[in-house]
Amino acid sequence: MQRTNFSEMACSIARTLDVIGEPWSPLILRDIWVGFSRFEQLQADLGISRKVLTERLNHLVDRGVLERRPYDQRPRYEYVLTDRGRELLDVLMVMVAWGDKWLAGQAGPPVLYRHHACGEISHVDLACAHCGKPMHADDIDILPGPGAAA
Amino acid sequence: MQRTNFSEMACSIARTLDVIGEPWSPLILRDIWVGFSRFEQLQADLGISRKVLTERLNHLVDRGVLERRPYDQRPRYEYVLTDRGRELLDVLMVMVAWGDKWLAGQAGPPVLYRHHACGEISHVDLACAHCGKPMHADDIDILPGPGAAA
DNA sequence: TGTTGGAGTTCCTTTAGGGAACCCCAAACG
DNA sequence: CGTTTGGGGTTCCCTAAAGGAACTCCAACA
Repeated sequence: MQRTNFSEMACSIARTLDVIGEPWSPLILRDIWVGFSRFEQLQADLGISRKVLTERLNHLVDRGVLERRPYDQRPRYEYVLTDRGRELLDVLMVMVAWGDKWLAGQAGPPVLYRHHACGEISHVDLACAHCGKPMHADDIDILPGPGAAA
Repeated sequence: MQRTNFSEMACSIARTLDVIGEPWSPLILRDIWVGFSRFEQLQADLGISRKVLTERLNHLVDRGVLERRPYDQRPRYEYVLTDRGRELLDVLMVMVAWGDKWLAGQAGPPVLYRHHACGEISHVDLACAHCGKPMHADDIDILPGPGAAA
């Protein structure tokens, strides 16, 4: 194997990278999120090579993030997010928050999020799933878990 | 250019991928986060090619995510996270939450987070930076922002 | 019977990752 | 004062993966 296989590492970051770490994969998920669900649409919107798009879609389906399903009697297929896939969008939303803050420059963010609950233009922040208070890298201790390597 | 340049796209996901989207980059940040700061340490811990490690470190320094600084009179350097870099760890923490949930299997998560504020073993969740309520992909409308493409 | 459009394959070129060997430099050692 | 050691990289070769254009297949439709 030429490119290192991350899936065997005892690290959830590495394992997640095995799913969405290849070039284009997060952008494919973004496109499907916003409504581009068919091969031709994705190819045209992203400008990705058809060969690579095929590989990425197959990989995402294999990993259970996308489902390929027919939408016509003719051999036509669309790609839809599974539950796993929809939860992966969390990763993208945090990338958006970071990119908006540090890379958007003068022009400002390319897209805005309006939060249904409060109606405001906003962005995501990280909170503790247990107590709800802010939870960032400096707010935690890292401990070995049950699945730690030997 | 052979691999497509994501940095020019009007998309904060694509721009963030230009910074940390190459193979190994998130794992390098993880390692620096947990205390591996020197070239030899990173190379040994990750098992990454020295050539690629050099390229990645230079790229991350160029993008302002890491700072390379001497730690000795001898030509010895360590890599430390900048503010930008520390905020990128948010992305990694969300990847951990997803990987722990969907990929850890029987063995359970390789590492655990203990939240300082509440003292509990927990993980991150996404909240609205404005109102504090949960904020996931289905809880928002996406609107064009000032930096949208023409 | 021919054309169209979606959904891929195939094939070729170029680049980037893997890996081993090599290099430079400033202590520290004998 | 010549040699070893260790950190921090370069260089080089080989293979795999990205880009891109052309080609294929198939079921409607004209």
